[in-house]
Amino acid sequence: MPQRGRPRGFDADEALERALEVFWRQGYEGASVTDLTAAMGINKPSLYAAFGGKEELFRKVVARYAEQDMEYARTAFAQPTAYEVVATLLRENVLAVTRPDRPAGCLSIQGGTACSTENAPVAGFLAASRLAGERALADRFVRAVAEGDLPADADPAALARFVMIVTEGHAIHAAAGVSREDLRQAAEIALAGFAAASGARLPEHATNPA
Amino acid sequence: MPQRGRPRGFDADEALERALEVFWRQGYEGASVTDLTAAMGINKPSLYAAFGGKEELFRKVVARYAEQDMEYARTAFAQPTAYEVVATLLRENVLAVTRPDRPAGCLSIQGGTACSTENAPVAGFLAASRLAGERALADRFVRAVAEGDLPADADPAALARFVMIVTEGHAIHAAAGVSREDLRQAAEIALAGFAAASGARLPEHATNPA
DNA sequence: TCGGATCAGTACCGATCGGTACAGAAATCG
DNA sequence: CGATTTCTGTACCGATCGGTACTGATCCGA
Repeated sequence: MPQRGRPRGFDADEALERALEVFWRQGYEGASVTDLTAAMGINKPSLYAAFGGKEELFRKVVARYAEQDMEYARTAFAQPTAYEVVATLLRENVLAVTRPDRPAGCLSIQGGTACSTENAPVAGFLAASRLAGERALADRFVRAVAEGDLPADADPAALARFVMIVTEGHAIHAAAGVSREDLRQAAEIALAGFAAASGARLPEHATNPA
Repeated sequence: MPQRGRPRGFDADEALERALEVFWRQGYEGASVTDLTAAMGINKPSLYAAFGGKEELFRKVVARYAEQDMEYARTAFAQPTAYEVVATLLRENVLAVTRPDRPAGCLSIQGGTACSTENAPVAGFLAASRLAGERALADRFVRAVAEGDLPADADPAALARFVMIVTEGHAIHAAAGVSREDLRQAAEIALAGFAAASGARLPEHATNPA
């Protein structure tokens, strides 16, 4: 169905992708509208017309990131045991924060942790996004307890928090240039901690990395 | 010994302290010179005269933070065993990132992880500062291996990296408002992971938190 | 008491910020 | 083919950025 008026001269989906990478690499405050429009291949008025503005663009970008780049988390949640959920999550996280075709680290952290008072809503929004992921993981552990996969005295919230803490540290390290292999080793140590602390049932082939 | 010329009308040490908190709360890019001078109680030309400029001020502030707020790390390193080093480090880190009289989190992370290309040296400087701390911890573990406190096949660098990853995650969580008690639980899980992965000799009173 | 040294405060600098106005271009509809 | 709609590009907006010039204030030394 043809739409009236001049057609856009750019692919909004592709432009959003380029914007995502700028925010990921430079953070919300470090990315200027000039940086964004240069990467997106459009002019400022087009950014405003198509995406609403800098902050709205950022929120769209974070939604896209959650939907696409965090797909591995949903895959991990589907594993049959808590141990395998965490093993998959941590290992895939290490891959995700060190992709050669993506900025290093994690947008939901580098997007903004400390901001000016004007931009505090942006940092708050990212923190809420991370917390949502943590709650989803805690919920998965609640189910593991209900299924007898984790012992009754396991603390789903604390375990989920620990796993998220490790993924955040992965992102900080990756953004600082630490290699995938170095992070992989740390992930295995974290998995050992999860196993020890949670009383999780281990798969038969699980090994102690140390 | 009296100095010639008009005496400064402010305490440079106290002003540096105030600047430290602004950078810690808002990050290097989120903190404007106006924010800084307002908190320091001085005018712009005084900031330039006394501290050199925004970036020089930041570097001074980070040095001060490493010397004073990271004192607990040096205390932890002096513990007799690797296990106690890590136990002290993680527990004190939880206290440090949730102090009621300080911003939440850690300046060496919130100061800047992702920046504009102009400010990349600032993020690099912080990353180097964190890496220095990690190397110091790895060196302590090398000594633990040499003393027989850690087994010969323990990997000091990987273990140090894991511990630093956890402290970074602590800072991100704390900055997002997570409570000291919640972080304490996660720290104990991390400690369990360290114990499991490192083959460290445990103190007699060590307990499994789960 | 005056000169010299150093500091504080006000005004100002050029550059860039996030954002918008407006004219012209490119499309569809009747 | 003209009207309408939608988009692009250029120029521009007020505000704030990091930083400096300059004048007057406040000290010490001779």
